[in-house]
Amino acid sequence: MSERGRPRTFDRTAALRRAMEVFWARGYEGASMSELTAAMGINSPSLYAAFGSKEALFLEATDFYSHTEGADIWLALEEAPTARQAIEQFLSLTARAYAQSDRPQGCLITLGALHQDSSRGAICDDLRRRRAENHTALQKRLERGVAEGELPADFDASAAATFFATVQHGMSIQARDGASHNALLATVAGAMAAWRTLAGGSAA
Amino acid sequence: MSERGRPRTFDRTAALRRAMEVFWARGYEGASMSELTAAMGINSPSLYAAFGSKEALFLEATDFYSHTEGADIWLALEEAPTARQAIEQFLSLTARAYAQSDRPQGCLITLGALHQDSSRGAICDDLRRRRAENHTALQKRLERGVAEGELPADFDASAAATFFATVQHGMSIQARDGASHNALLATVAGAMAAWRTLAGGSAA
DNA sequence: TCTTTTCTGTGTTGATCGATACATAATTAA
DNA sequence: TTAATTATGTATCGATCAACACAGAAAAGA
Repeated sequence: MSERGRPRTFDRTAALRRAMEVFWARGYEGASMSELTAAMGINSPSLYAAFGSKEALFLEATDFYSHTEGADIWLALEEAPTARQAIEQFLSLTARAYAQSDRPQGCLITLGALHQDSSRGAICDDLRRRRAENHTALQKRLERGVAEGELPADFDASAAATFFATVQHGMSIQARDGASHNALLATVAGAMAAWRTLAGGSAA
Repeated sequence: MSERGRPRTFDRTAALRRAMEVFWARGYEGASMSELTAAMGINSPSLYAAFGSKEALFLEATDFYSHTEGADIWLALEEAPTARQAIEQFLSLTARAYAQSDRPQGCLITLGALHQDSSRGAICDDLRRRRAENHTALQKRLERGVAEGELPADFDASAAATFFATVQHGMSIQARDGASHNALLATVAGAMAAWRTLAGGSAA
């Protein structure tokens, strides 16, 4: 218990959540420190004392995002009984999450920092790493489907994971354009329409 | 011929192309005026005299992009003999264009300005309008397939257009993550795997 | 109580943002 | 030649950026 000194007067986790929402709506470079401090309800020295820098705050915010907003989607992927249901749940939950009107549309990991820059290299690299982890999770789940006999032995789990991950990325932009939940489900239906062909045998 | 006054010493179209490349790589807000003027080989007063403002320059650059980089993809969509070939060409040409190593990866229209802001409303709206036009072009081509008997009468051209447009959007992010041409073609194959199911009858 | 430690609010830092003022150069029209 | 017009280069504008100096306030340990 290192409770020496004057105690913090704000809730660090609540402030982090506010920061996450600002980054989510504006992106890394679009979120100014003044907007962040205003949303977090603190002054900038408090922010720097608690989080270090804008970059460190963003990295912590994306981690928080992964453990809160993104958790159920990836949990469903693991827990669904079949690979097909896993992908369908994964995409359906994505559609629901991306269209919620009480928060920014689309995904922070996908949209947070797309444009590389000498001063933003670490940010881009971190998000890219998280997206790569997502691809790996999809691939592993599909490979489990092969191992369990649900999918044929020559099923290309990596290519299929790439496809479904790309669909999810596209849904972020679709959601940013104001797509409704139903419109996103149309994309999910399209992606799942590929399942029969992909799972049927060797890829065309 | 209004050739009064001192003539311009730089090629306006060449400078516009350079500006397009900077916006393409950095996004609207990530492209600074100093980077733009450096790439265009002119000083900032010349830029403002020739293009008006950063915002006007961006709008002109995206229009230039549509008429150059994006032209062949949408031309192929119209000219392919069947709707299926049209979509396949559309996606395959997208895969080729997005992975070219001698220019920024992905699409300027898709990635140029995703985060709304009070000061960037016109930019976002313009790109959103262009993306909506793309969706319309896909839908029209699919509806032609219905009219020509290639696709069933109950084919949902709007939903299918949404799906294929979303896949293309996702490919922009995939390309930004460094995906190879072959990796993008895996996504194309996935999307085309949905064709048989979508074209087969009523959507599931 | 007194020292140490940590947090908070005010005010400000140098750098960079997008955008111009101004004087000069280069061209056409008269 | 002269006046009118437009482009160029230098040097900056006020605003905003991320980040911090500093003094006072609030807690713990002695």
